[in-house]
Amino acid sequence: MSEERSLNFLEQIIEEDLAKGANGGRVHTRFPPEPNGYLHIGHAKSICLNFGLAQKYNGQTNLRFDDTNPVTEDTEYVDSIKADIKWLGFEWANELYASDYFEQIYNFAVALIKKGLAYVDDSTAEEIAALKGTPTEPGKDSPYRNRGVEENLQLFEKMKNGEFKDGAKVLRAKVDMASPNMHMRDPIMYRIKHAHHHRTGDKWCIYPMYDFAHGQSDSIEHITHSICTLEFVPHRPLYDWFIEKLEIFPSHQYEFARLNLNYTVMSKRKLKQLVEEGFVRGWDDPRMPTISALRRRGFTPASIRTFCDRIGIQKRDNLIEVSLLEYFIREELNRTANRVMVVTDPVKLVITNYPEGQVEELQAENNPEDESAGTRILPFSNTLYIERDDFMENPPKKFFRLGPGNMVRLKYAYIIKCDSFDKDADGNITTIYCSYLPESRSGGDSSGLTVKGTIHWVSAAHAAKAEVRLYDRLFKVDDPNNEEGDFKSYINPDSLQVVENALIEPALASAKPGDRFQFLRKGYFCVDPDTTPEKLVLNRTVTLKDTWAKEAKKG
RNA sequence: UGUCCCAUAGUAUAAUGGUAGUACGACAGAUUUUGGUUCUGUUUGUCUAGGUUCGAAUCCUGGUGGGACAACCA
Repeated sequence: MSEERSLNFLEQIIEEDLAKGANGGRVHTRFPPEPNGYLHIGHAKSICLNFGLAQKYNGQTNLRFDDTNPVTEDTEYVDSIKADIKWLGFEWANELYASDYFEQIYNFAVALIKKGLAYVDDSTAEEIAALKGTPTEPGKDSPYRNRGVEENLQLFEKMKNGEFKDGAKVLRAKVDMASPNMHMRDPIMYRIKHAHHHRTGDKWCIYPMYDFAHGQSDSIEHITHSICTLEFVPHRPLYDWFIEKLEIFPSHQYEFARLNLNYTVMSKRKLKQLVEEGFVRGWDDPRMPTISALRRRGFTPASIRTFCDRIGIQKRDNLIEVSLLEYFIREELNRTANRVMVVTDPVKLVITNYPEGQVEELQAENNPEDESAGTRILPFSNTLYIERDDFMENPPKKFFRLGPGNMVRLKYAYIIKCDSFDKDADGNITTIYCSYLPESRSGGDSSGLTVKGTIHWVSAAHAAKAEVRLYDRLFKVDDPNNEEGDFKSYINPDSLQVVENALIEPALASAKPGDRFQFLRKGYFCVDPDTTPEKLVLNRTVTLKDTWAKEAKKG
């Protein structure tokens, strides 16, 4: 904890401000989501940043919904966003909405009209676009640009009163149609939308644009450090222009690079397509990068916070490897998750010299990393199931598991030796016959033998069943955003593999949704909310590191 | 043929004019009743050309490369 960490560029700015005595030593940030979709891990980076900065400097963070577009927004999203932020472990100082300020923002608009800095434009969207110019050519003034103040005031009032149809008129700032910055070419401040708003209902039929609401909302809340992502850099001059002309509290905007993770997509638009076109089962499908999906998959708030902390804050574009996220969840779950034995692809194993019908109750430690986790009872008998790939008929030299004549230890139990096996007509192994060494029992081994491999197992008569959902990366390629053509053509068709009837040891059968386990030698798993009293469902959060899989791949 | 932002190992991130370091990954080894964990070691980097300076990843200039900006979206 006392680890020496250098400051990121935002912390440096804040510390300079604090040293100067700016804002009376106050630090106030905000997290400003639009309630039109679910939060994803990119938002988590922003949440950890905004709330983390305030915590570090004894400040506060507002949660402010940027709800200026009634046609795309909904309270469903408001609720999920709040739940996700709380789950991540943060508390906001105030729950606010840009729509709380509609009256005040309207008055700001009137003030600008009176100063001759805003005008009502009757042009169509197409006409405005045509005069806008391009990044390399200046725009041209609208024919309505020089309307008188009185006329503008009256027209704007009529817009507000619902006297015009959607799209008939807009209110624009009078800045500079020749500016090299497109955002300064008389940006639209207000548009007409006869639409029901999730909070203000039908009170308004004109709504401010993001550019005329966001900065002013920050200013109204006296936000000291308004932190957003890089794509808003060119908006900053406009943000500052409005604050200057309105003579209101000067919030300052600072921009950082958004998070990109490999093997996934992060834009709300693309995630929405995956949901709506059925490529995943919903916003919280554990293959999605949304917060709700990561939660369902079994990631912990701490692992996500640590990840966000360690990826750093910078202004350069980045594509972070998921293996880093996986490292942090493994690191936590290795310390905290109880071990259990589960066989997902079973093959029968009979111990021929173990008495038929005899059952031994073995002691198994729950977590070798945490003695306080205690032990549990594990039933052992002469008929077991082991993992199909723990046996090879013709094993290569480095294979430490079971094969004809080979010995392995059954975890927590005995050393066994493979004597023979049966195959069906297709050549699949159906039963493996072994003999055990009675003196090799775990905890009291006097056999003097050491074996290279230890495998997991379940007792056939005692095993229960569960559905196990194995997840892999959603995309086949590193960076689906930078591939030719439709990003959806790079979806990994094997990203979900459902094992309907995995065999689980009895102790796992009573697990409850949200419980996390390590399946010995397999990975970390979390009980899914689809679980019913009749059916246990588990999601694989992440595999264990598997050096054998790597070795096997080498051939 | 505009404006703005950015450039350090495979990835990410430090070094704030003075020894280029850390994490993840990869590779090799030790330990191990999880081919897990843990431990040890190895590998790989300042985009480029000039300039300033005793000294440049850092400051300046030019180039190169990447990104953003032309929704009545945010």
